[in-house]
Amino acid sequence: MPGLSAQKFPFDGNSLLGGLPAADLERLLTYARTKRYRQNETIFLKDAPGSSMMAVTSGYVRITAPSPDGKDVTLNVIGPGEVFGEIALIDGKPRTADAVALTDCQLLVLERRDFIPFLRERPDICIRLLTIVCERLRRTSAQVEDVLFLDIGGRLARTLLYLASIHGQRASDGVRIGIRLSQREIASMAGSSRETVNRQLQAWQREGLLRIDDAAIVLRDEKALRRLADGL
Amino acid sequence: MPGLSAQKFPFDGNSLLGGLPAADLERLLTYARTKRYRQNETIFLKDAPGSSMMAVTSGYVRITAPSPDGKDVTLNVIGPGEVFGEIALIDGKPRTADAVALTDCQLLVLERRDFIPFLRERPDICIRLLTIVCERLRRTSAQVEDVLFLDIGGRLARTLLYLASIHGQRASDGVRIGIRLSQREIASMAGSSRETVNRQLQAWQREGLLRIDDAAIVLRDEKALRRLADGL
DNA sequence: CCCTGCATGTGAGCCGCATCACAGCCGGTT
DNA sequence: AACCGGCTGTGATGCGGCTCACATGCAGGG
Repeated sequence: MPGLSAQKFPFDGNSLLGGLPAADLERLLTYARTKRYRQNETIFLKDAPGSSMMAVTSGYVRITAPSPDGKDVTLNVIGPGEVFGEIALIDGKPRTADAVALTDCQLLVLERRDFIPFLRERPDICIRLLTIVCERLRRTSAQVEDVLFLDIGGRLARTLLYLASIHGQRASDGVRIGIRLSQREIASMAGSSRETVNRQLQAWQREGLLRIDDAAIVLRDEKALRRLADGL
Repeated sequence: MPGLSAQKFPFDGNSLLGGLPAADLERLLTYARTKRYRQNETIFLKDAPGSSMMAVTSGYVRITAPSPDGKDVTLNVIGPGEVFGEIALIDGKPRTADAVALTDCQLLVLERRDFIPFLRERPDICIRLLTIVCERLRRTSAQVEDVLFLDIGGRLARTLLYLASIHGQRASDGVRIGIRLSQREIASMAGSSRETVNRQLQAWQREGLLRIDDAAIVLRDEKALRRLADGL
């Protein structure tokens, strides 16, 4: 399979496929298809049957939950080196959320029928997959707590810190959030409304906690934000 | 190990340990300790280091998340045949929630150092554990959606239907919820306040959707509750 | 038996935040 | 140009549900 070599993918030691012996990785890639999506293109929808897992090789994917009345909440943003859709791959049931390309992106698609046999003979990979799913579970549990215990201020602070932790770039006066997100999208991540997010951001800007710089947010006082994220 | 035989435990085909060849189960039980807890006794606390997983052989366990200001939310109720604490067993990190005995109960405790080697040589068990963790993840994701999309009416309806689905007993005029829970505990499951839950239950009783019968709830109109649980 | 504690039932008030409703801006289209 | 759709920024309004406050009833303990 020309062009698919282990070195070309951004899979580091923490990811499912990273740190694998090159031979194994090559073998897995033999089964994988690559697929490209344009910004805002739908990758899959909740409740659809699905038996594949995706690994992001470039770009970003938004995982969202649709609400009965048309709005939706962003549960996660998946970047290069990470996988998503692993639940349906493992248990073969319908997808639990929508996946939409946040930017143009390229994915590696692994099918259940190829992957499960691979798992059967490679318990170490299986255990690694277990730890990845556990990590997800930790994050999702934390989200339940966030929504129940924090006001939107706290949730927004968490969202910003999370975004900074995965896409932070050092700036002159703080950490700049690397991906371009509209306030509507940020609100959808924090589980709030666009207007409320806007007001909160403005207030924090006035207080000097952050700076809104041409549609990118620069966190200037991470300490204070962290306090807010912990419920004061 | 006297007294520990496979037949004595209520592990059916869906649970981790159910459906195992008796020889495997016997071997696992060789490593396991059994432990008893009294009602309201703490089994473990969030953030504590923990490397064991528990399987419930009798009684019920409440999994709760503590809030910064002393309240807490009940994330799950674990009954006979089910396991909990598997996250820390798998990844070795601190516990993600508190576990408290809801009733007197008896647990089987499996240690990481015993279980991981077992997993390494038994990929089928490993895959089964994967599906269990996935099931948890599905439920937890659904909880995030519930909290974000549903009002307390909807959440309470869901809580009642969930309780009925795991502990329902047919009654003359509907399904009776089998475990005794105070309204405060129900509120903690629905992520609401005791007062609000009380008012909602009263209203539904007036409308004939359910009946409160000596501290047990009988669902009389599941269809209507299901509609409410789906956001009307 | 009274007292203390905990569960239930209900009213009143208050506040966070979603919603509605605009206004100004920018970038792309025709 | 004029136009449209998306984004941002802000005020006004309304309501769900949390909190407080208090009454009642039941169980256990001295």
